[in-house]
Amino acid sequence: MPELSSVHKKFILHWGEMGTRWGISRTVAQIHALLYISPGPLNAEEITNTLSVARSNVSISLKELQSWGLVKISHVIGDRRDHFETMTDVWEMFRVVMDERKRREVDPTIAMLEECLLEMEETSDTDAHTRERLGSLREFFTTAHDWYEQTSKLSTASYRKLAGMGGMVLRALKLV
Amino acid sequence: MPELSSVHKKFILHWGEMGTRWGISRTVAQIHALLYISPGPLNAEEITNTLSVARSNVSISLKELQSWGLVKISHVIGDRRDHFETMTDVWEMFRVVMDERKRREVDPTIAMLEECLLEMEETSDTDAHTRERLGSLREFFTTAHDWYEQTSKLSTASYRKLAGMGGMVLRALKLV
DNA sequence: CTTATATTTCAGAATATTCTGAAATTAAAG
DNA sequence: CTTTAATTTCAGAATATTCTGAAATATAAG
Repeated sequence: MPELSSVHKKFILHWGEMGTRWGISRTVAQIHALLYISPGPLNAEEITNTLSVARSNVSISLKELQSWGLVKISHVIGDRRDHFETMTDVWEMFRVVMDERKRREVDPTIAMLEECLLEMEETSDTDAHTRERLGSLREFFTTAHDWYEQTSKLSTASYRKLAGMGGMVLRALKLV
Repeated sequence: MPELSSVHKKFILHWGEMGTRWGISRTVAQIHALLYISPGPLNAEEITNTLSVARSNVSISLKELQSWGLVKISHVIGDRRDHFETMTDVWEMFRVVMDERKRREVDPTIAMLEECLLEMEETSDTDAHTRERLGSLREFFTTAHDWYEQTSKLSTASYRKLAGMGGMVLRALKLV
């Protein structure tokens, strides 16, 4: 990736903006986009030059991407610098992001709801309305959680198959 | 909601924090949480007092929630003030958020990818690698889009049924 | 061990976002 | 039409986040 084409730029800038809308910093998302379209692993300096951001920003952002499981370090023979790459299978990429968001946000939310419901039991809280609302939310989250447990383990091939059958499955199950 | 119990507070604060992680302002998410557990519609002043934020902040946040389709204005006889309420069906709530995010983020991303691919065709770009990567992303997004079109229209009852059958469906389809 | 290269850390600057308070606007009641 | 209540707007303040640049640390080569 010595020089970015206009298409490369368009893609990287768009991905960066999307990141900010989902609570991910612009640079983190841009680096991810760059690695995704790069034909091979890149070192930190190449990323710095290509995106025109500070070296330190790249360092921290790469750590962030690694903590998400989206980026791995690789090495090139005869070069002691770290190189970085991301997966190319988009379904896998999506799954990794979902797993991490589940771990960081959904699981703690279920835990919070359970704490709330437990506290209401223990204090013999008479507020049936609140109990009902928090219970519904918990039911939704745990159902989604279970469903995700089942489907997230599918291979890319199975996912494609299932997605392609969409409507048919629903009709077969008499849900439509 | 004259006074918030400790459970109410815990829930509202947590929901507010989750909002910030998904690109939604804390106050917007907190108001949503408050309306969700409120036994009836609330007016702006009640929200202001309960959450201790500026009246103007409440006004703007309520507009934001309405733009998402999550909050509707309602009226109470003998009171000229606007009152606000949110849906109580969690699956419906989730669907509304997904619809809006699709419209705001997924659709523009698909459009961007198509523009990129078109531009590459038109300029006879020889970069097969980039073409392949952007193509994979588009395929993923359009498949997800189609799948969502099918399933998002399900009623709450059907969704429950489908979710409950999770593993069985997959086994029947020989995907596991 | 010394030197050169690579990487990380972190305080503060730059930027972006959210929130407030006062003023302006809108709309119902009298 | 006038008064009063309700709501919105918006400039600037407060806050939070992201980013930079310089210094510190780590690691490999010689």
